[in-house]
Amino acid sequence: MTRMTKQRAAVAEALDQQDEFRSAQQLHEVLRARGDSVGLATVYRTLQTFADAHEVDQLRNADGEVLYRRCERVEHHHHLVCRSCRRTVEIDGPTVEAWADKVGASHDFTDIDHTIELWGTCKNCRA
Amino acid sequence: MTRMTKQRAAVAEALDQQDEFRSAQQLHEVLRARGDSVGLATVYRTLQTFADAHEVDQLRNADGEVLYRRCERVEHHHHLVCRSCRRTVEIDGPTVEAWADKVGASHDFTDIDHTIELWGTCKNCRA
DNA sequence: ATGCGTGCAAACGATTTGCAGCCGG
DNA sequence: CCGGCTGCAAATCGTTTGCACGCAT
Repeated sequence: MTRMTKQRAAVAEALDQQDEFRSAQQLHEVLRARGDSVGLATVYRTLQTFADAHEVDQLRNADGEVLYRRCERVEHHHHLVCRSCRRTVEIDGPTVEAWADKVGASHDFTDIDHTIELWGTCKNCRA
Repeated sequence: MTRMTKQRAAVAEALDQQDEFRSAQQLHEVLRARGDSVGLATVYRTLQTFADAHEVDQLRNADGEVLYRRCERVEHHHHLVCRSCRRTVEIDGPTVEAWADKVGASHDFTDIDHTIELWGTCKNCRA
């Protein structure tokens, strides 16, 4: 029931070309620059669709903007992102996962979900 | 240089009466209900001021809204929040802290900061 | 006195949505 | 053919900001 349209293919491709997390607006700009003019609303809708299908990871930066990125690993993981250039390292944290679940259970909370992201300044962006 | 005004006192008091994380708009409503009519903009400005002074904790819910809460512990900690009623448990995670720093360092990232919040459904909110 | 703090309304900026037309299956 | 997909513009909505006035120090 999910149709493959020219726009979706373009968004997927633009996404693949990015190494860092990008906002919907940035991707829209990338598409425009490439000549694939896709409506901004469509970019938003498409990214949301991809996210729902777990095809892209999403997170919010300090300003509250939602950023998207197609990650290498499909399994659950976290990110270490450079505050400045957004260079990203995929991190897995089985230890943290276990900790989160244990904490949740010990307080009688169920359906535990966690938001764990690390922000820092990468080597290149250091003065 | 920080002046104590009627409005700030009111916001601080309203904040103290809350057990759960609240948005600026919710606090504004609480103030109005109490009779302390404070401008919404002032509520926003005041909360930001408090947050900058580390007098209140802030986090974003899944919708991206910023929520505020005056926590018990002053030291760095995290939260386990009920998705439904926002009941909150303060959590400290020295283990997680160490993990975060180690991960950051191992990838040559400095000034590591982390976003670690747990969301779940508390006992009362379970069907 | 002085200038930080406040209220109000306008401005913002990211994201969403209504609707008419398009096109993929 | 037909309903999902798209574009565009208008609408949302949380939050910020400009400005003139008031009050805490």
